[in-house]
Amino acid sequence: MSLTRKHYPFPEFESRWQKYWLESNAFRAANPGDPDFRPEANKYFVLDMFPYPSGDGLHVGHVEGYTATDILARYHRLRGDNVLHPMGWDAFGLPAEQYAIKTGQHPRVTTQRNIDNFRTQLQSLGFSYDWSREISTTDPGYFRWTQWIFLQLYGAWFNPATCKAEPISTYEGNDPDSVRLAFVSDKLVNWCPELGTVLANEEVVEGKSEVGGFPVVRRPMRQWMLRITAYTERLIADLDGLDWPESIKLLQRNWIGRSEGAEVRFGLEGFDESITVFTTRPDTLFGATYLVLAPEHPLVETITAADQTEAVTSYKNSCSAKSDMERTDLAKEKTGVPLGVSAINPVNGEMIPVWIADYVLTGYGTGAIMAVPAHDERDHEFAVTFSLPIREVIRPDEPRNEKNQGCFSGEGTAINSPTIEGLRTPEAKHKMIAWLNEEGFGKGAITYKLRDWLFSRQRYWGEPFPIVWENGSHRPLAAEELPVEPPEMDDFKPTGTAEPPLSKASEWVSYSETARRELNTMPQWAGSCWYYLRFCDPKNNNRFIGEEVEQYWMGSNSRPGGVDLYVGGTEHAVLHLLYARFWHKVLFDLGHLTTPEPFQRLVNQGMILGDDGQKMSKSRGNVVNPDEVVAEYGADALRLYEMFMGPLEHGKPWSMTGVEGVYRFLARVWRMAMTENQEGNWVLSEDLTEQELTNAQRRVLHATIKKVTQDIELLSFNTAISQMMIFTNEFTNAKPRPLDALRLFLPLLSPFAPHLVEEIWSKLAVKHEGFKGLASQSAWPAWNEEFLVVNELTYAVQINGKVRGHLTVPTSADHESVEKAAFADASLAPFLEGKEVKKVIVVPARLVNIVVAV
RNA sequence: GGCGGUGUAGUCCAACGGCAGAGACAAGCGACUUAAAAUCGCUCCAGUGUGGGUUCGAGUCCCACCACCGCUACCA
Repeated sequence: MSLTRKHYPFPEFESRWQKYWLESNAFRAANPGDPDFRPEANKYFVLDMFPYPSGDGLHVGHVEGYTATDILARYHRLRGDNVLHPMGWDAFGLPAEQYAIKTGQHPRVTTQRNIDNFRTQLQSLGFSYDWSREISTTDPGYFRWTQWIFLQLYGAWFNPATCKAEPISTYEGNDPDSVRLAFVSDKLVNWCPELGTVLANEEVVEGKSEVGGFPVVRRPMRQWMLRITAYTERLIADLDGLDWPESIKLLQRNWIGRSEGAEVRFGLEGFDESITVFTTRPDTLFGATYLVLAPEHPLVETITAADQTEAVTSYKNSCSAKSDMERTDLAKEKTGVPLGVSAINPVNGEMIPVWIADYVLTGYGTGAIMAVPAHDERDHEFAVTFSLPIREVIRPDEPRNEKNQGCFSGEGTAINSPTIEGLRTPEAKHKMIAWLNEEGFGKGAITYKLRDWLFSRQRYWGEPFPIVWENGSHRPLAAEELPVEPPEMDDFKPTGTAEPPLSKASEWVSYSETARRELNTMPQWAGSCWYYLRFCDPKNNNRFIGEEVEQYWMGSNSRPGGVDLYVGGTEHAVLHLLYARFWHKVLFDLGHLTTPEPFQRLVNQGMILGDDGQKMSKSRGNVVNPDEVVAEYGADALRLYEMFMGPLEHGKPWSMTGVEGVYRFLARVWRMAMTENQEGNWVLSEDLTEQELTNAQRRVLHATIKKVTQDIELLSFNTAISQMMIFTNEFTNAKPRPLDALRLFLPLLSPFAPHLVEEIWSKLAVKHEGFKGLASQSAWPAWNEEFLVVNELTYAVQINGKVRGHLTVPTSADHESVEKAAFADASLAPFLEGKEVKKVIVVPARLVNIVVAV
């Protein structure tokens, strides 16, 4: 639609108010110790997932989440709370560096430009951030503390006795480097040749890099790791106390992937060594007909029979040459090679063959399994491929049918298993584990899918490690030496080898005559692991966060989480949220924080789709640019539309005509207060007067206050807006219009459409009482239940669940009189004639249901 | 394949287990206007993806299936 004339003059006032709010520090949050700090006020910390400032600029998806939190922030301010609502930039990372390499510009330059663009865009939407707290992860004053936190991890270990992190000084063993929470490992890592860097498991999607989609291969490299696996139990257990969507909790639990089972030791014929396998089904031990090792299993070298060496070596080579992607592609067909050696099943002394196969993963469990082809689908497939024996040891509860034919992996009753014959699966497991313990062949065990966090990258645009190497060993820099800034470099391209680009800055590399700096940098996740803490105290040069400030903003009477509300997309459900929880717990254990969890309440906004119902993408050409919507309809209309589209958590398609709808609503609100004079100027409406509201008006007004208040708390913005539309429909045509209605209504609308309300508020203030100061600093109104009461209620009268009539009774009528009135209703007589009444149900204020015999 | 979410008028979406409709979009009619736009008013439209079950009563709870979306993928 092209607008010859705007329905209300938003271009004239939106940017004016944005400027005014900014210059008057209208949304500044006071810290304890500040002169204007109000100790009696409740704190409310409402946080957005800060954006990666990409060159594409702000997306309508950002606007959705940011509007939701802005509504909450503004609402809580009107309720008198001390609201912390900050914004910053997650600005280190691969895309900036790749763009820099492509264009030949330094990433600092492009990053700064993108940040400036994002800030302008956010400010043009009227978000009430406290901009004095703006932070960027690339700022040395910020990453100094990211490095400091790394030193905390480096200087700590997880004490299994206390089940928490402690300073490494409390460790009494002789190899502290083997227990640090930040440690060096030479294990297999995900190496992406195209990006020239290693990646965390979480950054590898279907065998390809999450960024760019390039193939990833596994190779051994010396890397920094963080011991997140020490926290698996607490990361699972502490989810219980959080107000997070169950689906996100489940995602995290599944990602951590706790499995209870047993480790079982199989002896090897002709060797002193034995093979330990992990199984979740020790009750199927009698059904194990072969063992499988991961191709990379260290025992393979030792135990392979001479006549199999060639086949085994060639199989191993073919596996390591395959990228993860190829391994996944070939998943349909099982491959493997026998080692020519037999293992001894401890339960019955049976000799079973040992194989290697790439369907067994080296990083999970013990890297070895006992195969029970009758009761595991993968083992079954493998056994069929290689004609290995299949022996049933579980009888399903239901007879065999199409569904559980071939391979039954459920629970049932143990058969063909002398020591546990006839036992149900849970008891059978239990008894088998007890037996393994007694005989020394194994024990109960728990494993997790979660691996330690690969924490180093071969990139330029990231935080350098505060570590130097001397005589082949690492040592930390002193806290006073931070920040370690990356060197100025013109050529920061990947070297094409495993050598990081920082190796090219030879001066920077040499720390002293004998010491070299660590050349890797931290992954992008590092900066976002703790930014919510820095927002509390962004300029503190002595600590990553001041103690008193931390206790105030992150403290929470008896709840585990500090941040009151955290809103962002589901894409961070496992990675960012798990990493941040981990760091938080370490800092908590070390006494730096007061709560064990960072985020008390989490809400994931749904994805906004294009108007074709598809995901927005440049190639589909269905991307909506927020700047264009703001230009045409204004910031308030964009904000309101995104909140009106549907429930915050749901995905929903964009509709430009829908924007027009809310835009027209805002114009109606404008015209409640303003009218156009003959010269075509907007002036205050003469219809506004000081007068009592009618009962009906008062009822609508208070119903609106109630509904909007409750819906904001529930984040049900779409229904809150619909109630405000009802209010507007009621009052637009009222002549004269009572000013009291606007006094109470405008604050309700102000979190949603702050510019419009601020403008009307200031216009009204010129002539009328009760519109002092800024609308965004006024007070949230309260509703009065008394005004909601009506004199009469209409009941639906049902006979056997079918509506047969209606009944109007005084509100004060009790059950009995309602029931009586229903039977007195002549129009129901035909339905009741000669029938026996069996039951009468009266639902207060709703209906009467008369149940009669048929 | 596994897990999670969602299916309600032409469309987006509302409905503590209680009369399927709050709001909006689109469509149509009317008022205003020389006319149009804008504005205002009115009207139209579904029995809730399918099949069972629980209940006095089911869009809502339970079971099975179907469709779409998201996440995940040999984790023993």
